[in-house]
Amino acid sequence: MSTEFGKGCHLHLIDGSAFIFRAYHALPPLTRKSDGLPIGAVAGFCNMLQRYVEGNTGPDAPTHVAVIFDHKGKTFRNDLYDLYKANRPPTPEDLRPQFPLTRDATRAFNIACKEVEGYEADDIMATLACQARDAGGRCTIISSDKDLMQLVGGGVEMLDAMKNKRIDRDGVIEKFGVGPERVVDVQALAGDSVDNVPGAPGIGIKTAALLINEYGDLESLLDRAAEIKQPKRRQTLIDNRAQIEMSKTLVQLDCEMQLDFTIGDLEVRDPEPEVLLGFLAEMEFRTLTKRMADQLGQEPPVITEPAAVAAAPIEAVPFDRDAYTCVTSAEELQPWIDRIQQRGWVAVDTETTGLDSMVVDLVGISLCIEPGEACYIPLTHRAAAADDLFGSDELAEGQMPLAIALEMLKPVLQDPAILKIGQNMKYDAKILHRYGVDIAPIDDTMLMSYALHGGLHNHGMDTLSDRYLDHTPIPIKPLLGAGKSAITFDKVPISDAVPYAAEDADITLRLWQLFKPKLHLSQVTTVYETLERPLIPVLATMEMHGIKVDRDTLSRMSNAFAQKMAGLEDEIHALAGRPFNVGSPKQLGEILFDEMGLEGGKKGKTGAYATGADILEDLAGTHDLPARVLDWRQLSKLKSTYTDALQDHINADTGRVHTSYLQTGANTGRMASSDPNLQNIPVRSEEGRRIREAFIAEPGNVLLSLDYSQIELRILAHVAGIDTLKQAFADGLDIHAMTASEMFGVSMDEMTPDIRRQAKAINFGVIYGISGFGLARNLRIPRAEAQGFINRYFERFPGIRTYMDATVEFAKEHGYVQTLFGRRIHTPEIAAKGPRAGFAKRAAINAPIQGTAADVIRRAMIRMPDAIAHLPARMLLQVHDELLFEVPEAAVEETIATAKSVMENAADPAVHLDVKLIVDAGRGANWAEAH
DNA sequence: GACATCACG
DNA sequence: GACGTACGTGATGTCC
Repeated sequence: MSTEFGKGCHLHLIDGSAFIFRAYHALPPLTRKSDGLPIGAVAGFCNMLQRYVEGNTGPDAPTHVAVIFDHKGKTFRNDLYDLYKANRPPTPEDLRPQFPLTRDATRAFNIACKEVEGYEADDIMATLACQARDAGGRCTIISSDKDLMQLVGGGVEMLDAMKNKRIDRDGVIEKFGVGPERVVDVQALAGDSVDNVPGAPGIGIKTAALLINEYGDLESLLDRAAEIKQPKRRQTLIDNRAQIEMSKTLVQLDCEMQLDFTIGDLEVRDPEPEVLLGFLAEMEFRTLTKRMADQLGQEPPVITEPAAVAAAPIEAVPFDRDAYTCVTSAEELQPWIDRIQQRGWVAVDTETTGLDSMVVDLVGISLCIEPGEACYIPLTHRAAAADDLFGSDELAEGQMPLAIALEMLKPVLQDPAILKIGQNMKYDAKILHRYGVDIAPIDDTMLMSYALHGGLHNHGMDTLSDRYLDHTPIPIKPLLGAGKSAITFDKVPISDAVPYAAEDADITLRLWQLFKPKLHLSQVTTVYETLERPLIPVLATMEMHGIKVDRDTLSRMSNAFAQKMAGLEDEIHALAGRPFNVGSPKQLGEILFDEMGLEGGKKGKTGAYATGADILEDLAGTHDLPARVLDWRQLSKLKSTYTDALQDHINADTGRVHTSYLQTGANTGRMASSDPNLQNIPVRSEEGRRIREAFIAEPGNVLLSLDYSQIELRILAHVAGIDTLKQAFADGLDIHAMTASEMFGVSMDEMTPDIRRQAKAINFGVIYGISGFGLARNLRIPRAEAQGFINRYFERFPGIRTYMDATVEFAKEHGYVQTLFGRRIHTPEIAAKGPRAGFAKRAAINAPIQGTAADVIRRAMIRMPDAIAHLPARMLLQVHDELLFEVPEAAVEETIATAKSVMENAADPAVHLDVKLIVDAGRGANWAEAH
């Protein structure tokens, strides 16, 4: 949303850095109780914002507001004078981690938050103040920094928030002895010891004002310096002319910065109570949370008291498999429960009869409270049978009844004051849910590692234990066996199960102790707490709902495909002159290139002929056989992967298919779906799309598909700051046609589908880290021509080049890139030599775009359950930029409106995108119709 | 278990 | 100047 700024409007600019430093020095070094994160400055900052917001009433209230921060690192003034601000004391160590939190705080108050690399906050405020004045509006700069006084006048004033004193033209004259327009002249002469601006030695503000008033301005003074009567003063000005002129450029603020936003974007917005209170509670500001809740008329969220601080250092306790306890009775379990309640947290792991959490049975539970102290509670292990062929239905000796164990553990597992720690908690949560336990609150070491180490390695327990605990866990293979003779965990003897299961909980607890403090050191606490952890229950619910799949439809299709394939196979064999396995690329290659002598060489390290679709398509013009093979392959894929395999995934109890989402599946922040993968159900080909007819809604319901339109290109337009693209999206243009029009000089009316198609390929190529070769292959055009397209694209949209170069540079410097929401994707290969460098570069360019899009839909998914709680709608699937719902017909319209709004506003308030997100909706009795 | 292929965003 | 290249996934069948 953005409104025009003009007459009658009033812009407030808050000097964020001044707020931070004042807050930091005004308060004792407070730390967050739960983890020791320093938060004193953030607390003071929030208090100041709260008081500011509270006092914003009456005729003087702002219509627009922003908090302006200094961007970290050097500014253009350092290029002018390398000693600029060189004698500033270094930033205190405990203040550093608080800088990003003050940005978070600002956004939590729903106030615009701006900073620009290479510039100081003062320049941004100067530019905005000038813009506000030129537009005929008012501007109040909330700061007492004298460097800003040059801006006063013509509707611009300053406000010293501490003294609640307005500074107008008279105030400036009082301070500098000259009007605002001559302040820089005085500063250039007087210098500034704080900012290390040299000025003229021996001349202070008083003398400077005297001189400027006498000679009119600095230039005249310097030109006529010889006329000065006092000899010392005269000599100083003559000797130091260059230094004085340089000082003026240092203190002169830049009123003409190019900003990627307008004042209109800074419109005052009310805080969203949920977001603001959530942030304050996360910071554990008890008093402020309450005060703010009162002010907003909301119930304050509960901030749990953290339990006593963690125990022995991790290295101090060696792993000891013999030290683990087997809990066999209620009497033995009770002391563990007592200790968990004292401690306030526990690592939990469940053992089950398999991997399909919708089907398998609970076999046992392990717990760990302190490193090295873990227990396993066997519950449904089977007794070894005499013949040992089929096992026994009898429970093994030495186990407490499942019902009793659950009855005792349930209060602990559901206790809001006890944190349950797990590795891949979604799995355990789903299992426990089937036994009537809704586990919460939780932490998940797998997701912590994903937030910390995304891109470096996978996040399975074995990997993490090896890497971070220097300990190889007991392998499961020897216990279960492999292949046909594999057994399920309930058949494992309890004596073998105890060390294995208890060790998993032990490892999980140790990883948690290690990762928890690392989260905020790496500044990914927010990612973990707002993008990862809250998604667990959302995904668990979606997976448990599943989607209805009609077996008969699939079965009919399968038969039809089989028939067609048989026909094609005969044709292919006839064309080849002999029968062969059409499904074997090796045999096909030999037929095509050796026996039939078609053009096209060997490829790949294995020496086999490449027979991919692109190659066969090229050959299809010369011969019928490759064309038939392409048809056959398409059918074969559809039949084996979809119509056949999908049927095996229909749950016998629910009649639905329950996929499993792997939250840590993709390095970019995307999720992966497996068993079955429901993120790659065919849609591009007409025949393939019919598979989706088998995905249906329950009677009386419809499937609802909501998908983001061009989300990655929109994000690219935002992050690379491409005004033409932003405008095109704002105008609702066909973005590929617009690109074509810009690049090829074709007007939109003269657009042909082919030109548009080429532009579309380029747009996608850009997102992927374009190369001439890649584009040439994709468009099947000469490489030089493709390179020409790319060059023209970069000429037309120079910001894209800049973005790409800057991203790669960032990756080289930091070893990671990040999304707009702070997710870090590590790029360990970025320094590699040879072709691997190319891969790493393109991945680094793509990751922030793909990752930001992934973060956006995650935020939407996390908010969705509450948003649609009043509706009979259920969220079923996520396909990267699409959410699929099942909803009774009567509630369709309201569900569309609600869910669409959640999705379109998902970036707010954490990130304000310059480009609106648009969501398209479709509905139908099945997925083919809905999409 | 590696490889090739192909389904999706 | 040459290198090989679109980004991110999962499932299937062949072949060793």
